[in-house]
Amino acid sequence: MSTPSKPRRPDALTMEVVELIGDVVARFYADYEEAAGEHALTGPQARLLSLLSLEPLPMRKLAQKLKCEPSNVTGIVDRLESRGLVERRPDPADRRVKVAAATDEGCRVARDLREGLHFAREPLAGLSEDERRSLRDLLSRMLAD
Amino acid sequence: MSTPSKPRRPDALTMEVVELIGDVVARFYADYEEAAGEHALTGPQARLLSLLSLEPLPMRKLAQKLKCEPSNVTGIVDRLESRGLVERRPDPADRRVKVAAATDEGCRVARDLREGLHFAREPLAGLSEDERRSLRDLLSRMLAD
DNA sequence: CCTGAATATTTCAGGATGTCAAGTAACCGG
DNA sequence: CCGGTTACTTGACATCCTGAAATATTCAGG
Repeated sequence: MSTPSKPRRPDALTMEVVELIGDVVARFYADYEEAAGEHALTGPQARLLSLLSLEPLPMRKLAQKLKCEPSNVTGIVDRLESRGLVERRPDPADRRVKVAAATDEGCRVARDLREGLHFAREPLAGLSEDERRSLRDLLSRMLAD
Repeated sequence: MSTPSKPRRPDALTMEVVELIGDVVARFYADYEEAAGEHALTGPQARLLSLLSLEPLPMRKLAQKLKCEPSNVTGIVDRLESRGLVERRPDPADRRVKVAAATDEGCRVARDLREGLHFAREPLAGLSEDERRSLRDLLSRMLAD
């Protein structure tokens, strides 16, 4: 069989692409940390705040989205709350639940943060519209499993 | 001034691609952490070990590649060394320098780790060779600036 | 209604990562 | 030999993260 379903040893081209994706990931992460740092935020704080800038979420949901333990979320929200970027609200439907929500200030910082993300936006400008469409389709198919 | 140098609002397509790249980054990172965890390694430990599996490096160079302070590298190498995956060697040319090198065991673990990286390899298998080549070229151009 | 299991959050202990400042050892140019 | 620089380590401290235990609340059954 010329095309095995599970190639143990991937071909050179695949390895090259994996390598490139690794580089993109490193660049993206570094850029994200830097953008966060400009607002005196850590990476995890910035990620949590970005989530909350879309919609308020209970602590449990936050932990699921961030793929970490709920006890960890407590601390991160604590620090953001002490800076007035996030607040805890009671859930009227379930008094066990605390809903974390970004304050106005938090939303503003989250927006600045998004706009401060230069990587992926700048180099993308060097691609034609057709190429960007093509890249979008390829990435979409990679993520759709 | 009210008009910053680049208030450019990127188009919808570009934002979509940025979003997708963010998803890819999240998936890649999660996969990497998981693969590292299977060898009882943390992410930073796995990254450092991977670097050393290519070639031995002095502590200073490691800090540069990992984009962190040298004092931080000390601790990570300490933990890897205490597990026999890495060793410190003196540099005959400069006695201030300590060269960190992966042991045989360390190289073996690094190889296992590379092969345990399922993401980016599996979904890539769903792309044709032409598509993978196209993806490679697009990513290359993104990184080349 | 009461009781016990399950759920949401927090707290605590402990390890890992990261920064920064200070200390030690070694190099190097005069 | 001396003074400045470089490489690494150490120590103090903040953050992130997990896992176990504590608290409060919900919910299902009897």
